[in-house]
Amino acid sequence: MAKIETPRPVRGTQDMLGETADRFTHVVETFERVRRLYGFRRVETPVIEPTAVFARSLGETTDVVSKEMYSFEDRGGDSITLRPEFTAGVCRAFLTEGWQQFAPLKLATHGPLFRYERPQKGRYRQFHQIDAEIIGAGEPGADVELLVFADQVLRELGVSDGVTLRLNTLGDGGTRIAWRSALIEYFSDHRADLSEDSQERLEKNPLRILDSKDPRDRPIADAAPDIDTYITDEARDFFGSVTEGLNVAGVQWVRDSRLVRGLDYYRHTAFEFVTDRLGAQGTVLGGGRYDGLMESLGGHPTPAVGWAAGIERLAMLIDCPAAPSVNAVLVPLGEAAELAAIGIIATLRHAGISADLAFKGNMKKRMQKANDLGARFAIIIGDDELAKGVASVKNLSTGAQDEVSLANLVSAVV
RNA sequence: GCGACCGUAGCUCAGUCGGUUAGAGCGCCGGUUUGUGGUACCGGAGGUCGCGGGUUCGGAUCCCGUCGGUCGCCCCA
Repeated sequence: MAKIETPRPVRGTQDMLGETADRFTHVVETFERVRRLYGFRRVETPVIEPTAVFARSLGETTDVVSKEMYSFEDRGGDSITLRPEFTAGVCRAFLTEGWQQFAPLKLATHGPLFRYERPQKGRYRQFHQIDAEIIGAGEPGADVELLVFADQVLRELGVSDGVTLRLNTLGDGGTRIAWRSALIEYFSDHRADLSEDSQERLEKNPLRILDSKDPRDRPIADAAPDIDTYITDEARDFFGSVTEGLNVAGVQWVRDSRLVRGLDYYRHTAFEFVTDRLGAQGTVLGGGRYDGLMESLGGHPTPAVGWAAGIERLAMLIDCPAAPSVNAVLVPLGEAAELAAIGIIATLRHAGISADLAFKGNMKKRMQKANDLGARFAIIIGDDELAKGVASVKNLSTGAQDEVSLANLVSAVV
């Protein structure tokens, strides 16, 4: 008989167990806790969307749309795409579910996203993000609220020390157009001195030359026209209000006038929380204002701001969370005790006490199991204990052991 | 799409100027101790050396190809 080959996991996906999974969970639980503090409502949207949701909103020419989407035709012939980001899907839901009636809306979500890319450190084909959006609020206070929230999430995760908030404004629509054409003109004059990559960027995405890593581009990019020259008074005031709010809230930030975001829909505030501890993937959390996005999905003009952060990247930065443990592990000895243990463990769990059962091997094995599970107490039940209606409760950190009547068991192992 | 490095036990890795039967630590199973974990000691199981071809008396080791992984470029969380 031919040997059956075990199928391999899909490239760029991960299976998590133990510390990796604990880290991941800790990030999600911290996010969930903090978003409640800020009154962000949990929202769930589909992992799959019509391809048009992303093709229209992200900008047809961005790499994400042109070559990184997981798209397929379903049995009905419709083009479906696994979401490569949250924002577009959340906006689609805002429009199709009539959530305008709840605006302004503070929303939070998290889950898997998919991008067809070469995997490397902190980059996966299936990756996960936490995400926050404020939809229907055009005031700079919304940007502040969102950024203070982001700052507290990072703070509570204990990663804020090595992480810097870099902040910029892309101005309003008019600003962006004027600045963009000034940049194109400037870079075209220096075309011959630019790297090959940046000469290509000049055609497709000139703003991206600003944050090029190529040393040949740096002097040219650093001397490029500044957005501040083209920014309208309104946009400047808007940015001023945002930074003022951050200062009052005690959020540290630095201006980075070279920071641009990859996706076309950003206006006004753009920001990234950046670290140098993740190799080539420095951005830990990024986002900005996307006032034009709703219209590109056929909705009324609706101002909105949002951010997203890679859970895997955060999980790599945080200190190792404490290993999970249980209050008590039952160690039954003999058939009668094993049956009785089923009832006892049910009572403990109903009382809110985490408990597990060591059901295999001799007593040594079972005690070992209790130890491996990180139990605070081992509850030993043999024929002697059963006859007396008690259990031997051993404190596994001190080694002390006492007989406790079954009726008092719950309070003995809290 | 491009480039570099790496594939040896369940895991982390040693072994490679080509040469008996491929090793260690951890983990797993059993024992010292048939009602007592964490530390210790003894024993055991577990390997197509990623796969295919080539050179050679002889390949885990050298060469070519291929698949997989990692990191970087592009792009991006």
